[in-house]
Amino acid sequence: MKSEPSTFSIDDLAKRPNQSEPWDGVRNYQARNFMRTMQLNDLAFFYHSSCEVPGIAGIVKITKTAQPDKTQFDLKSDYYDPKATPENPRWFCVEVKLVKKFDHIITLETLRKQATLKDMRLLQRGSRLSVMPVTSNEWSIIDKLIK
DNA sequence: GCCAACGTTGGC
DNA sequence: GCCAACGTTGGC
Repeated sequence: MKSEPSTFSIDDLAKRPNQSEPWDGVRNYQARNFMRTMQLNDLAFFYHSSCEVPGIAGIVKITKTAQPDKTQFDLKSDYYDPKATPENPRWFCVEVKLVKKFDHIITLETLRKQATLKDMRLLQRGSRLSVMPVTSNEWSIIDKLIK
């Protein structure tokens, strides 16, 4: 799950009550669909994008499954969607809770150096989905990179 | 700031 | 349903 740290970083998550936060603002159908497949207690990597050192900053857990994203109904929100109604919501979000903040970012550069990760979706050319799946094999490879 | 790679929109 | 124009993402 990607976030721009200037908007919402892993440190911001750490400061939230219960270290939990709804992952709102996703406005891409594919990313939304992936979120809807997430189940309670699923784990995800928290990825920092569009920043000085892009990479994985830590691990989060899904503490609420997908429910309507409130920001789509909020006129004042950047994520407001005039085509969405409470009766017929268009966008959904899960709630995530911080599990672990890494001592060091696992950088995009490091990920790219792993030959075993070359097929990982995140690393594919033109890949820019903000929510995307990680295989269990990829997960264990990345898990071993944590220091 | 640049730009490749997408995704979305809207006229036809 | 096609596709040009436009907007967005995100690494560099």
